[in-house]
Amino acid sequence: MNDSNRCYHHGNLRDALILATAELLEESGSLAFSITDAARRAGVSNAAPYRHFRDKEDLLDNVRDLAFMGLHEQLEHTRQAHVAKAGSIEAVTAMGHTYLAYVREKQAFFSLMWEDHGQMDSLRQNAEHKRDGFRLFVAALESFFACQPATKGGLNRSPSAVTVATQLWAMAHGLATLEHNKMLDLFDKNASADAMLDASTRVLLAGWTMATEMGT
Amino acid sequence: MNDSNRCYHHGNLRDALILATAELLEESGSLAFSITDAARRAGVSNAAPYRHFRDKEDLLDNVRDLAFMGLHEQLEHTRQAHVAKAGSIEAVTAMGHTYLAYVREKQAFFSLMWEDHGQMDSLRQNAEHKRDGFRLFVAALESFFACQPATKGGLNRSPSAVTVATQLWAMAHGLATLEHNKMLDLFDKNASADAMLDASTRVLLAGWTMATEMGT
DNA sequence: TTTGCATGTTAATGTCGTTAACATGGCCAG
DNA sequence: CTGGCCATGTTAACGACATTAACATGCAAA
Repeated sequence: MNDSNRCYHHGNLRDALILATAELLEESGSLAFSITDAARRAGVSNAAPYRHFRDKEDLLDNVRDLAFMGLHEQLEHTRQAHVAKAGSIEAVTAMGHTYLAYVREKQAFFSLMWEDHGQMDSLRQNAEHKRDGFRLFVAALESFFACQPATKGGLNRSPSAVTVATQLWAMAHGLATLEHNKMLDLFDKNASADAMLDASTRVLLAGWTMATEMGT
Repeated sequence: MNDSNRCYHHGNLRDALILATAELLEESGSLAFSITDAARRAGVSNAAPYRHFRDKEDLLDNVRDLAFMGLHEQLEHTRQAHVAKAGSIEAVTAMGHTYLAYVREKQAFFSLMWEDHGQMDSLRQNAEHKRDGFRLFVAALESFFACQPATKGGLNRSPSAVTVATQLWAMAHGLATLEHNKMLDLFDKNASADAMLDASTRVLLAGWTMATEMGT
């Protein structure tokens, strides 16, 4: 009843539809897809999806969850790969590079994650998974700040890890967006999102720790 | 033939459709719109738009142009408002704040500008207008660097204005995106995109001029 | 075994993008 | 002035799709 799946009842149609949709999005490279196509790919009729999803947006919400979970997974890999040098600048920049790599590899996911969800109903649905990826950024920054030597100024006046994590996430996302829209090389043919992320991250971190030291 | 417009021939349907679409987008706050609606609002039949636009995407491309032109206009206002203190940090941060204000006021335009354009045909179409807004960012940074006192290190080793402008644009866009998706206050209820933009811009500019001085 | 409920199927409806065939009327050639 | 050309609009029709209703199937519990 759980593994064989060629009879009248599919067995695991819900997941199959989510997967099929994810594949369709990635293959077409855009958000254009039809429930009909997803159903066809899953081997069922066009009305079957409505037994598992309220409507198209509901299905897309679940694919979006998948996208955010995939991002979280990649970030978690990166985090674990840097436990040895947790707190180093490299451990921080690596998270940003992972973000860039992920949205480069999963372009349709990138569009889906930040697309205009018609209504904001889905926000609560996806919030948990969005938070998860973000949390790893924050953790990386907390480690970094914790490992900074408590220099002259008081470290308690440093900006919160959340603040800096938000800024780095924003920078990574912004660079990814510019690259995705082929706007990165409008004025500089050699512009590289990774190089800019690396440079700006170092400046931001250096700037913040310095501001802490100088009390500004 | 040019100003009266209530007979069989509309007189200026093309612009009317672009405007009608822009209104529909802003009113619904999302990208969901139908050519039928736009035509109805312009007072013509559903097939009339096809005399002026190849298809729906073509019409959207023109609205996108409008959106980017609007952004450019706002940035130009800001630039002119700061000619007196061109080169100051305020003149730079003001550009970022203008970006944030614009996408806050025109949420549907924001979605439209960065939406996943099905095919990339439109890229060349919109590239010019995208470049225009960007150019003002670059100009602000060029002024800033030009006004920095040529301190110890060689100013010629400073990052190009294009590079820093790109990073600031990315930061502004990233923060706008997080705010748009209500993710800014996931971990910090008092988080403010403007405050973060202001802080990070100062750090980035200070960091770059300092890096120049120290030769790193 | 029987029956209920989850899960699928087919058929039908309405919206919409798009095209084809036809209509109108401003403008230019005579 | 006048007749016809061509840009611009209109109506009608087609096909793709989202969505729903009515019906079918088969696993699982009684």
